[in-house]
Amino acid sequence: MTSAIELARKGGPEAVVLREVTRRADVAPNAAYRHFADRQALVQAVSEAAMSLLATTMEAEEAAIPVYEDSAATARARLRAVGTGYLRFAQTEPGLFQTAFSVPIDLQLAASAASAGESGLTPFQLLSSALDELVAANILPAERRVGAEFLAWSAVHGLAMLCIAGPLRMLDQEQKQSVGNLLVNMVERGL
Amino acid sequence: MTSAIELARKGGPEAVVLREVTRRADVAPNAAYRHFADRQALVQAVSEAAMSLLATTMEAEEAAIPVYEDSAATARARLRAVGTGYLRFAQTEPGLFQTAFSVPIDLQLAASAASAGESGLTPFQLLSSALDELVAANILPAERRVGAEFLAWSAVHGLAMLCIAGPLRMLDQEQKQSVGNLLVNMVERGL
DNA sequence: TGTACATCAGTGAACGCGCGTTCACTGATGTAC
DNA sequence: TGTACATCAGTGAACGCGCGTTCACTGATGTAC
Repeated sequence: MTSAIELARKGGPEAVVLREVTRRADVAPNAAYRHFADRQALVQAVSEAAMSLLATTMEAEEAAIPVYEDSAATARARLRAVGTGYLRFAQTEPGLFQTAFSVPIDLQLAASAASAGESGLTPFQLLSSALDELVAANILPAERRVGAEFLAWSAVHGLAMLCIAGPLRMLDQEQKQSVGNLLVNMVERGL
Repeated sequence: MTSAIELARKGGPEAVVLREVTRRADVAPNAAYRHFADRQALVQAVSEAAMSLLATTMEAEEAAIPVYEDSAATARARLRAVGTGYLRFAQTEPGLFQTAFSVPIDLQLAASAASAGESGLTPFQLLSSALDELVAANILPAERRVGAEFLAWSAVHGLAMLCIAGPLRMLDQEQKQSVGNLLVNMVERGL
């Protein structure tokens, strides 16, 4: 139901109201039950679609990095791209971003199918593989690899939150981007 | 209204329902309007109270650090305490934590009065002064000081979110604490 | 080629629900003269 | 010392609202024989 995604886009998870969705689709309210068990299932579907878009945005950011001779430089750029893409999506599609995370996420299971980007990887998997490359390039010591997803993810996710609903929401786009850069630097340095 | 805080404690911001609050207080629904302009104002008040409790938890964590001869060690411990206290509050009072951030926060203005801890400082101010000490102790280069609040805050806030509502919510308390430690390490190293 | 039947998206009407909020009013308490 | 008055927390009844969900039903489409 594309009209549900439209609603989530502006307004976040709370805005995806079953009756409103059917209204937009020019359909009786109960027609929704042909496609979704209940409202919860509808929101879940939107959440997965949003996750998939997030993954796509991250992939696009990765695709934009130039080719370095140095594999270390490439690995670094990859990690940065993952973080930057995440932040970009949160900023340009705050409603979808919030909807994506409004529903409990299982790391391995259900998250894989509908939540993947064009490469078939979910946002979490994109981050994971970027970190793996960092280890392969001898930048990240292997003993620091364990749990590193959650550290990097936390930093970037927190900034996204503070920029969307938090005290950083009044910063303009440029300022946000520059804080985003500082943050990615910090992660790169601190991991 | 202490029953509103009770509701927010378990259930978060959405659970602070005006009618339910008055029910708990054994009072007619409209009696609430003697004390708050509308529901929004009620939630705002709870949010500020929660902020204040967060500040208090952070202060308690700071108070628990031993006295080092080395001012550098003290400054480091302070920053760690600020982060750890933040995470501790988020973990032990997730409902209040979410309520605290469910309302737009003005960094300087309204945030100061009702949202402070026993020292009179808000959570943000506690973090700020910890960073100032880090600079004073020559650990943090002054040119990196600007914006550092938001970097540290992001990391810790993001982890709190992932642990409360995100994919890390099924970790047990011990695991969360250990990830928390890793995160604080990363921030300390990366700032 | 025609008939019987299953499938399935959508219909129309109705349900109970709990919410936030408004109205005019009451009754106790403190204060001024 | 007594009376008049303001203040203020709380009352009781009602409002409109929009929600998610259930019910029995319809009508078009495809498929089997």
